[in-house]
Amino acid sequence: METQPRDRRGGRQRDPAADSAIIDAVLDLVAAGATLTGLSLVAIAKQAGVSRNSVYRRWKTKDELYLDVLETINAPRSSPAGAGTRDDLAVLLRTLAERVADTRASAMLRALNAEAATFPRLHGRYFEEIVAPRREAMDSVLRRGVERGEIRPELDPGLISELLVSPLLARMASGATDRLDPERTARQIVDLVLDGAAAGAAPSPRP
Amino acid sequence: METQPRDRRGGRQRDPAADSAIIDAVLDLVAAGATLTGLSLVAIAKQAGVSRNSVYRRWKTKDELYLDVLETINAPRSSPAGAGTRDDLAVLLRTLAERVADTRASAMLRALNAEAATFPRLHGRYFEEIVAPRREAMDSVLRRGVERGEIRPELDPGLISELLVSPLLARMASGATDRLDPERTARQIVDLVLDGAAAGAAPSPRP
Amino acid sequence: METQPRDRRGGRQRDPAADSAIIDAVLDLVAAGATLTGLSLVAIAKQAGVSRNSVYRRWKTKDELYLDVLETINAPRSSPAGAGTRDDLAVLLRTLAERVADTRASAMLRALNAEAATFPRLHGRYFEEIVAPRREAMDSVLRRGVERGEIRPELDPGLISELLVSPLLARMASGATDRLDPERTARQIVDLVLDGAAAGAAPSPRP
Amino acid sequence: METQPRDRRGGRQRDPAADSAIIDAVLDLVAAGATLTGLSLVAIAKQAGVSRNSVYRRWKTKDELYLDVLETINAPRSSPAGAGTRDDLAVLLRTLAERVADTRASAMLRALNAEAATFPRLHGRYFEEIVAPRREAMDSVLRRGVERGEIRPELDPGLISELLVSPLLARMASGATDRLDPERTARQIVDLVLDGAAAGAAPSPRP
DNA sequence: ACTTAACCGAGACGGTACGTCGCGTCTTTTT
DNA sequence: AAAAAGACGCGACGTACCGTCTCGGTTAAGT
Repeated sequence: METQPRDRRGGRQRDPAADSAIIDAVLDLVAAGATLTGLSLVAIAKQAGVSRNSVYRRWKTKDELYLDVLETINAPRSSPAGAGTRDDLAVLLRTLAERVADTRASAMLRALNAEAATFPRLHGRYFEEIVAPRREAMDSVLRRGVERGEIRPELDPGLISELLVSPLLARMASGATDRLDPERTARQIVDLVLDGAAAGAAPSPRP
Repeated sequence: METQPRDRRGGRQRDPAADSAIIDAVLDLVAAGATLTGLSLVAIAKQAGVSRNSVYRRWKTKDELYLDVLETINAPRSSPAGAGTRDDLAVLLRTLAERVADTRASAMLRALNAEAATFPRLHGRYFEEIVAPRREAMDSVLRRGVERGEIRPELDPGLISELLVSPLLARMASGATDRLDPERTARQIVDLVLDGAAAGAAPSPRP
Repeated sequence: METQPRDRRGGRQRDPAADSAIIDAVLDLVAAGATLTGLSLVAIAKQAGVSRNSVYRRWKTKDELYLDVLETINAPRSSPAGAGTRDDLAVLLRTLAERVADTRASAMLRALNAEAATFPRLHGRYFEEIVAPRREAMDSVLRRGVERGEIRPELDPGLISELLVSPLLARMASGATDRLDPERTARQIVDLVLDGAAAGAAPSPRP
Repeated sequence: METQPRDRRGGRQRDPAADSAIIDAVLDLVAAGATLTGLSLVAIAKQAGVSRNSVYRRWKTKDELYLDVLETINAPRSSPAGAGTRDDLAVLLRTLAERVADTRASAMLRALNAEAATFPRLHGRYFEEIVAPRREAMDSVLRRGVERGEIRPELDPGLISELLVSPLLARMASGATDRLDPERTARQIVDLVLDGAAAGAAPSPRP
C-alpha cells in the first residue's frame, strides 16, 4: 500500500497521520456526494487539513490516490463453513450486505461504477481484486449445491448468482443503504431465491 | 416541454433543431462518461454545435435542462394484460429491460442515481414520475397474484418486487447493458423468482 | 502597436481603456521598485484594476507586454536646427534629459538595463529603436562640427559622444532623476565638455 | 566579516569553504542576470553546492548576506600621489575603471542600483562605505587643482566630478564592461574633460 | 418596403478553482 | 553541532473554465 518506497537516507519523515487523513477525506467527500472527476486534490487537502503539497507529494494523480482508497475499503473476504448451501449463501450475502451498509465504502463504489469510463484502470483493478474473487466464491458454493442435489441442475448458475447479489448491489447503486440489517436481509434474499415466490412452490424444510 | 412561452411580437424564431440537438448532446456526453456536475453548459453547447448563448437562452440552469432530458427518456408505461401473474410480471420486466438496454437512457439514470445528493429536486422528480408509477404497477400485479392464489401470501411483496427488478437495476448501475435480450432476460428472472432455485421446489407447470 | 490584429468578425470589443490601464500599471509598479522578472502579470492586473484574464488575453508573455510598454515611452525624437554645434548638442541633450526626468520612463529603462540578460529580445529592440537613432543623430552633429572646424578633429567622436550622454545615463541608472532641470543641465554639460575644465583651456566666446 | 561569533563548545566545525562558496554563488548568479529580489536562498544554495540549511544558518535574511557580498567586492581605495591634478584624477578613474571591468562586482552594483528602493539599508551602506569616500577623494583632488591654478575656479566642482565618473558608471549600468582598458580609458576621459572638445580650446601641454 | 425585435455566433469580461512551483521552516539521519 | 535530505505550510503563478455581457449580422413578424 505504500505509494513510494524511496531511499530513506535522511530527511524528515512523512507524517503517517496525513496518509490516513487524506484517504478519510476522500471517503467523506465522496460519501457527501462528490464525484470522482469532480473531486479535486485541493478540496481533499482542505478536508484532510493538510496542505496541497502533502497530497501531491504522495500521489501524483487522482487515479493513484483512488487506488489506495480502494485498497482501504477492501475488507477481508468471508469464508463460508460449507455446512449447507443455504447457509453458505447467506454467509456470502451477509458479508456483501455489511459492505453495502458501510456508507462510505458504498458511496465510493457507487461513484466508481458511475464513472468507470473515466477511470478504466481503476475500474479494472476493482473488478479483478474485489468483484472477481467474491463472484468465484459464490459460483463455487452453487456448484457444490448442484452436486449435493440442493440446487436445480438445469438452471444457469450465473443467473442465480445475479439474482442473489443484485438486490444488494441495486441498493448500493441507489444509495438506499440506511437501515439495512445485513443478517436479516441476506437470509430473506437467500430464502426467497431458493424457495421461490409462487404459491405452488412449497418452501423446503429448514433446520 | 417548451421552456419559456415568451411574447412573440416579432423577431427571429428559435431554431427548433437546436432544442433536440442540445438534449441529444447531453445524452451523448453522459453516455460517454460525463457526470452531471462535471458536465458544463459550455461542453454541451460545443457538442450540440450551437453557441453558449443558445443554451442559456433556453435553460437558465443545468437542473432545468436535465429535467427536460429526463422527460425525453421517459418512455410510455407498459400495461400488463392481466392474463396471469407470471405473464404480467414478465411484461413489466421486459419494459424495464428495454429501457436498461437503451445505452443513453441508462447512462443518464445511472448518473442521476450516483449524484442524487447534488440534484435533490431532479432526483425527486425522477422518483415520482418514473419510479413510483412503475413500482405501483408491479405491486398491483403482485397483490392480484396473492388474491388469485398464485403468490405465497406470507411473503413481503416489497421483497419480491425488489428481487425482480434488482437484476436489471444492477446492470444499469454497472453499465453492463450490452447484449441484453429484454424478452428472454425478463422471462428468466420471473421464472426463477417465482419457482425458486432449490431442487425441492418443483417448478409450477406453465402453459 | 496593436498586439493582435485578429479577425473582427464578431464578438464583444476589447475595452480600449484596459490596454492603457495595464501599461500604466506596469510603469507605476516598475517606478515603485519592481523588477521586470519579479513583476507578475497577476500584480499588474491587480494594479490596473482588471482581471488576470484581460491581461493574458492581450499579451501571452511578459516580453510582449513590455515591448508595448517600451513603445509607449518612446517619445518622438528631437531634430536639432543646425544653427551651431554647441546649440545642436544642447538640443539633443535636453531631449535626453527630459526623458531621464520622466520618473516612470526612467525607471523602466533602468530596469531593462539591469535585466538585459533576461530579456535579450526586448533589450535588442530597445537598442535598435531608441538608442541607435539618437546615437546616430549625435554622431552626425559631431561630424558636422568637425567639418565646420568647431570640434577638434583628432579626437575620437565616440568618446565625445560618450562623455556628453553619460552624466544623464548615469543619473537614470542611479535613480537620481529628481530636481533635474533639463535645459540648464544640458547646457552645462555641453559647455564643460566643449570648453574643458583646465584653467589653460580658455572658454570659447559664446553669443 | 564572520556573521555570528557563536559559542564554540564542541561539535562539528563549520566548513569555512562554504562561506566563500555561498558568496561566490551570489556573485555568479547576479552576474548571470539574477535580480536581488528574484534571487532566492534556495537557488544560492544549489549554485554553491551546499544545503539550504547551511545558508540559513549563516545568514538569516538576504539583506545580511548581500551586505557581506558587498564587503567582499569593496576593493581597497587608491591613494593618488599628489603629483599633479591630471595624474591624480587619472589614478582615481583608473581604480574605478578596474572595478567596473570586474564583471561580477559590476553586475552586483548594477543590480543594487536598480533595486535601491527594495533594499534601502543595503543601498545606504553601499553609498556610505563605497561611494562617499571615493567621491570625497575626487573632490579633494579637484579642490587642490583649483588652488594650484590647474582647474578653472568658476566651475561647479560637482559637475566636473560627475562628468569624470559618469562614463564609467554608465558603462557599469549598461553592462558594457567588456574590453575595457582601465588605464587607457581613464586617461582619455581625464584629458578630454580637462582640455575640452572644442577646436578653440588648445590642449594643455602634457609631460 | 421599412421598422422592430428576437435569435445566433463570436468573443471579451470578472470570478473561481486548479495543479505547479518555489520559498523558508522544521525534522531526521549521518558525519 | 554541522551537514544533507526531505517533508511541511504557505502563497503566488499561469492556465482553464464558467456564466454573463456585448458586439455585428441575420431572420421573421408587424406596420
